[in-house]
Amino acid sequence: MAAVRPTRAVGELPALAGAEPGKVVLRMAPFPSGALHIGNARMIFLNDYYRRRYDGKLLLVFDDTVGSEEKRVDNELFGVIRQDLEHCGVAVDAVHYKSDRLLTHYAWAERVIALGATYVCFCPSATLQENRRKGLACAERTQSPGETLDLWRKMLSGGFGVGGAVLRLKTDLAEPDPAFRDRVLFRISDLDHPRVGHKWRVWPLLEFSWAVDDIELGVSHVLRGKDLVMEDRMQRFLWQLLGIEGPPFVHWGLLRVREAKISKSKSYAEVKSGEYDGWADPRTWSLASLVRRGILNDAVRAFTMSFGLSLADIEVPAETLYAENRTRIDPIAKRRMFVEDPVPVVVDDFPADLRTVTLANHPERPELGERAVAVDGTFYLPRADLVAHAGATVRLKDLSNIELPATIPTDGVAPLHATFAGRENRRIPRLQWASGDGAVAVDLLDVDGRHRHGLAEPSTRDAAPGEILQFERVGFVRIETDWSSGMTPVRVSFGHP
RNA sequence: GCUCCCGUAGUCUAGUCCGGUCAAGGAUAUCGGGCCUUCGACCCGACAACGCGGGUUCGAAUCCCGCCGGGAGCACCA
Repeated sequence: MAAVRPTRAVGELPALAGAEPGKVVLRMAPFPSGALHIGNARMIFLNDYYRRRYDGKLLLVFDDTVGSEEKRVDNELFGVIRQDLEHCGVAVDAVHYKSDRLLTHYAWAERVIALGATYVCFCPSATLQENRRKGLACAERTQSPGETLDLWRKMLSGGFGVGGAVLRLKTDLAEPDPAFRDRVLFRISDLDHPRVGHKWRVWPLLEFSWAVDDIELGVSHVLRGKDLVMEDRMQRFLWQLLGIEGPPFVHWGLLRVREAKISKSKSYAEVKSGEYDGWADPRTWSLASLVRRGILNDAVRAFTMSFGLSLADIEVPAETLYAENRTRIDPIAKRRMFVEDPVPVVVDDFPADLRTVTLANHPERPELGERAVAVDGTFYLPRADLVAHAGATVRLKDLSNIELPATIPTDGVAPLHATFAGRENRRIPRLQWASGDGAVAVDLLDVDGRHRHGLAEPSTRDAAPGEILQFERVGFVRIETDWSSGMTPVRVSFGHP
């Protein structure tokens, strides 16, 4: 019997600075413009890891400020993301929405305004950027706090149009990183927000909103990807201004899965247009799509955690994830024979006593049972195998040997004829087969979105929706959850070899 | 260009903070062998790395300096 191999022990990650059990508060901050994907898994599992380790709390804070024309909030995604998290086995202690917290942000804005640390700038964005690059001050930089406050209130009350005014923070204009010079804190947008509509016109930018919310929500440690390191600096700058000691930041590098060309905007467009089969389409590489493919959450977690908190940007082949999954599902997946691009082959003198064979569901685990397969002398065989072994003697796996005809047509479904060649188990190529008697149609959704069609043995219909099977010599597949047992074709999603 | 980050085998990663126990461990891939009526699993074995150059030291993957290489950010996005 195949022992279920213990999963590789994940080494302890570094401790969180100053973390005390029971007092750790973490937060995840997805922007609701797409389903969570394999690249987000690191954020999820790392946060969850430390939450568990320190018996802390984990908040889900939707970072749903209004975004931009290119980066829109989509109402549907709030639910999708929460479901994704559920699938990951990650429960959150509370859910917050940035879009509900604007009044708090405004209140903090007045605090920094009162400090004289800001000004309302009227430069068009191009001018602003040019001045920033040159290290030049805009005329409004000399505003008094009182003037700024008046202008700020005018912004809030609709006194300026979109792009007409922004609230900027005074940093050092000689700051070596131009990106850091006099950052914009608030801007005006009248994009329709799917949750709050036009309730707000003045929206905070990410770093200001987090400088506020990380404090207001009592976050003890900020765990985020290293693409946001500059935002750390901004948050610290603001905290220092206000005399606040904020939480420490922890980062990790970018993780890419080689085979997964993830583009949230492309996925979004394809899902919305119906080109993709929803957010669980395998081409999105969403967490839901991995579930659909029979890739266990536990495998994704182990895969993700194996990279630790490394700051290097890495690209890992999907095979590594598959290997992680394989050790988990190989012991539980029942074996079935699947024939792609089937060609009927009549074995003329097939012996009468081989009319039924009983096969084990799993080669090493008898407790998974067995199934009987009826055989009538006509077989469906994979065309690719027939072509590869034309004229040779091959073995129908678990059954008998046959001699194939010398030539195999490259298309068409006219039955071919083969001859029986004994039943002794010889070391010759083994082919999957489906008996003409009761073969069931299978629709296999591949990772690239293509549907592959073939025939499988009858028992495939007995599978439960969501069950993981191994199509021998093809790979692991998962029965689609919206498929009902017994229906044909049997609809499956390809997992990996 | 500017700012920041990173450089351990094909790909990831442990070790680097507090130099010796690291002639560098693990995973995955690859190759060979075994076993099994799967090209899957399992077992055994092999291959394979501290970016380069200086310095400090009895001793450096670990500390210092320089270089080279890679990545990310540089939005009135998140």
